[in-house]
Amino acid sequence: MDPAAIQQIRRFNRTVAEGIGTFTDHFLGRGRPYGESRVLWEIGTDGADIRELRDRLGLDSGYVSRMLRSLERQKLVRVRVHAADRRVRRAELTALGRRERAVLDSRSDALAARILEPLTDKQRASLLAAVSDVERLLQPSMVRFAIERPTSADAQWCWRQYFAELDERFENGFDADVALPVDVREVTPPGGALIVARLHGRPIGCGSVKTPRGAPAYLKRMWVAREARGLGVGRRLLAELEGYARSTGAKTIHLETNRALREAIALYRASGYVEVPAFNAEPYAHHWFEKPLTQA
Amino acid sequence: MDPAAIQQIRRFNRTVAEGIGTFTDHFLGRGRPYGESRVLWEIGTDGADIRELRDRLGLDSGYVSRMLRSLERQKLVRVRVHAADRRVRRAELTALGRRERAVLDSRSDALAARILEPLTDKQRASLLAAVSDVERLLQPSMVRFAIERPTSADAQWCWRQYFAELDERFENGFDADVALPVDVREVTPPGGALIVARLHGRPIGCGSVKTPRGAPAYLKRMWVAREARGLGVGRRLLAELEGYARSTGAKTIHLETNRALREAIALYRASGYVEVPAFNAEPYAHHWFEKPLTQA
DNA sequence: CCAGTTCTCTGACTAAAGTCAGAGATCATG
DNA sequence: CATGATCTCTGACTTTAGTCAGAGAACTGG
Repeated sequence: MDPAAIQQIRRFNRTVAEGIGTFTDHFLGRGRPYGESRVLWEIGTDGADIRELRDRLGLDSGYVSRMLRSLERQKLVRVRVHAADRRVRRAELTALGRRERAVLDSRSDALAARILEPLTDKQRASLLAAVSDVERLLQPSMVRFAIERPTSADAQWCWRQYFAELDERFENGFDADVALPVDVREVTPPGGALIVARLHGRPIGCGSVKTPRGAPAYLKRMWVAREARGLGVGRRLLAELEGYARSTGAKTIHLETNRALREAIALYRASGYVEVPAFNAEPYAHHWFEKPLTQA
Repeated sequence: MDPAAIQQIRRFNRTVAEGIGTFTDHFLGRGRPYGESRVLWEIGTDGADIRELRDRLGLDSGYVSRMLRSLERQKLVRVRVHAADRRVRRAELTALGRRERAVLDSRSDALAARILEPLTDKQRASLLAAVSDVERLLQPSMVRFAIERPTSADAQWCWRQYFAELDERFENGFDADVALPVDVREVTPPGGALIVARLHGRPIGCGSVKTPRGAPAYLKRMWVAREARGLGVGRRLLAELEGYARSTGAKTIHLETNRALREAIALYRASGYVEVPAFNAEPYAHHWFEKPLTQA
């Protein structure tokens, strides 16, 4: 890759890290550990389930629990049991907590304002345009792929989105009960895997692969959210799934698909899949594809 | 300020912070505390004085000392006394340290490459253009002003730059021994102040003000580095100096200047200074200005 | 209804990061 | 050449951040 381009990106990283540093200091500067501020912020005005907090902040369960106790002692937060599931607890801000959060909010505003303040109107407009370009073009590099349990809430959500889209796009609709079933065990290691693509922590796509021993790997239910298309997520998701299949020793991967899914078919062809005769009786399928998995 | 603009900048901050976070993790992931990595990095291939490290990293003297001991134990760093001043110590990388630093370097490169990698050539070009716009337009907000001792190395450097520029621009050159002298005490609180403007830690301008009790404040030796002009540094430096003078109770501020310094004169006029009769015998001056300091 | 899972919490740790108060060597200056 | 300032270092701390194991309550699916 072009070394000058890399240097420029590195300079940008450094510059922005410096700016962000002052943001962090700012956020901090409330006589409260940064961790607690983050939790306070993340709870939001509507409250949040504790498991959600843990997840979004990527923190240990015991650690979050302790921070919540501390915030409770400061009368900023109230924790109560979840109405529907009494194992789960929900954190909510007290009136005082809400005020504290508003202070953090206005500090973020103040920092942003400090960036804009010394600029002329014209410069401001250029900055906003450039900033939105950078954000858009940074997105592809911020997509993360990870194997997840197919029973997780997000994986289930992806599958629902996927089914809804098939139902909309197939000429005669789609009913998951009619299609060949996918057993949870078949897409959980070592039987296979389900990979979720995320942007800023939110799922934007998923795909799964079954890896039966001594048989071709079998790609299932690949989906990319509409708003995330054009970022190359599909291509990379496919590569991740193939990589997993390859790691289990699979020599070939195959899949079936419906003729309505034109972009998917184009992606498969571009990725080296070739059409083969039907290898199963999936009622919704019109095309069957196969690709050899060369060991890297 | 436009709330939408502020929200956009905040979103940008958040997005980039997420990216920077992965950078930090990357940097870290060497079985070594982040602090030590930073020190290792900052020493650089040419070595660095310890006081310089402390300064650039903003760390406690004891803390840095301990980290250096640890890096010495790991045979990455060698500390020896400074040739010219035996109080000062200089840290240098060993061959092993240099190799370690090269690893950090290549990790930074890899991160930058990961940002560029999923983009098409056209997108890459747009990103680089946008990134350079953002950097340029972020600069004004990253300038920091601070009162410093006029005896500090950076303050002295600024004065030398200033004198050199005057010598170049005045029709008959400039000799600091001929001009009215500035005593160190007169521009050190409480007698006055010297303010240094910095960008990324490097000095890019300075200015000073004498604040004799019961007399007008007196602005001296204001200078902005050529490469930092057009960022509004002069205007802000002037405002900082006036602010200091105001804080000491001064009711008026005055200054003299040479006709060759056209931008400076324009700045003074734009900032509310009006020309007055000569109030001293500065041999290099052609204009004398004065401005009332209204209490904010 | 029971076995396994999920969720939160507590106790007992560790490591990293940073602060503070001197001590001792060295230098600059009147 | 005494005085004060500068620089680095050590010892003695504290706080923050985070990990790990396991207990107990609540839920879920067969």
